[in-house]
Amino acid sequence: MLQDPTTEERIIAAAKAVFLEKGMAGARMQDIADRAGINKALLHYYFRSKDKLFQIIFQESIQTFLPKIRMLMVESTDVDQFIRQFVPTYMNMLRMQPYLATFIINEINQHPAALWDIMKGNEEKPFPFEAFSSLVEREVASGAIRPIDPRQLWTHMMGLCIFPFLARPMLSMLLQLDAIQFDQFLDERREEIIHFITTSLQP
Amino acid sequence: MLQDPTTEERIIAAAKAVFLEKGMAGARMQDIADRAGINKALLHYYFRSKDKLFQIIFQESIQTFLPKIRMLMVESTDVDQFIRQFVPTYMNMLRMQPYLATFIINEINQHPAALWDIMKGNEEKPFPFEAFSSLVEREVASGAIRPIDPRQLWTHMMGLCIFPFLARPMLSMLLQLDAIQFDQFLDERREEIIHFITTSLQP
DNA sequence: AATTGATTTAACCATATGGTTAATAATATT
DNA sequence: AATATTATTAACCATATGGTTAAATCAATT
Repeated sequence: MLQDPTTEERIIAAAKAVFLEKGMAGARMQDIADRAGINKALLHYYFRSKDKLFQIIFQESIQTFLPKIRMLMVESTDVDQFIRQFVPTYMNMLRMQPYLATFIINEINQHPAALWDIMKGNEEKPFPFEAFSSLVEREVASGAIRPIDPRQLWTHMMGLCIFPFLARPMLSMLLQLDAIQFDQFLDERREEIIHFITTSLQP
Repeated sequence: MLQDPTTEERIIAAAKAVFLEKGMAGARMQDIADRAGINKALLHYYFRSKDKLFQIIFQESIQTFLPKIRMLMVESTDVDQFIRQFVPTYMNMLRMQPYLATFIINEINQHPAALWDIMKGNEEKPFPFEAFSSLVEREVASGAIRPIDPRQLWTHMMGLCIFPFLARPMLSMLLQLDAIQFDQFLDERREEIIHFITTSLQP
């Protein structure tokens, strides 16, 4: 079905794996080369430097989720619907790329400018928070939900969804969950979060 | 008032600053030495290796917050009280050491065994989750709060409190908050989280 | 003052790591 | 088939980095 991946594709895949797992500081070009089954020189032949390669992976990683959030923000017509779409979409994505959240957050912490570059690179606003914000404010005004700062609500949602992925090893130790149990914990968590948020928003 | 710090103390302080900010992989022994105002050789004279020094900082960091959680878990008599104590205690601590959460979570992700070592090193259970667990279950049974999995509730609390510190640069960019505004956001967040959780727990 | 032991430093060392070069193999072009 | 272009490699190079050594300085002890 799928073509054999080109060398460039193999490098990107390898780089993604290594960078996401180890971060910029911990990643080694030799590791990436090994994983791609090539020579280190060839790695530099395709991507001039570690930094260049990193930029690409970082950008791609952010593009994995920002567009989805953007779409939900722009297209949602009410808060309840937004939550019911956001939570499972987001958690399923993180489920498939468990290192994604940790990677992005860490690298933004180390080089805050990197995110800014991406944001301004795009033509349309990649993160139209105002859409979400006015949605919430409208429903607060109409009495559909209790008064709440949209920024706080947004942070609630992000935190509830992302945290278990960021802190997975810690949580699975503290709660004494093996891999299977933890996956089940995450499964149950989707509904629990939706219930948790919507309940708390009742006026 | 305070004695001049000893060389050893200066090293520990410097190491804490550098490790917390850059992580094990990103930290440089030379940086630590510079920050402590000493020679790199002296650094190794006091603490044999980077690894040894790291262990100490890591352990100390965990001891910053685990005992507090432990105390709250053991001493709390009802869920509402626990929440009202936990949230501000925890957030104030993170406020004073903004890199703490990121550091601990990252290093546990990179070397999960490290936490385990600390846990078994202690005599009494450093994290008596059962105390919290049975507290919640009791109140669920008595109808004081709605049915909820204690592990989920615990993860809610952690996530809501910690996430803004983990993702601070990202959030302050997305929400367009400068340093002062972000601090105020955190201030408001304490009450908001307590309200958010207690509301959602109403039966 | 002389001696001893702890503290501190300058100068090194070995290895890891990002990156380069020059030659070779493979592929496309004429 | 000959030639040019692209892809790939082995062998290097320069620097960064964790760590060591031997000498010097300082502080206590006799």
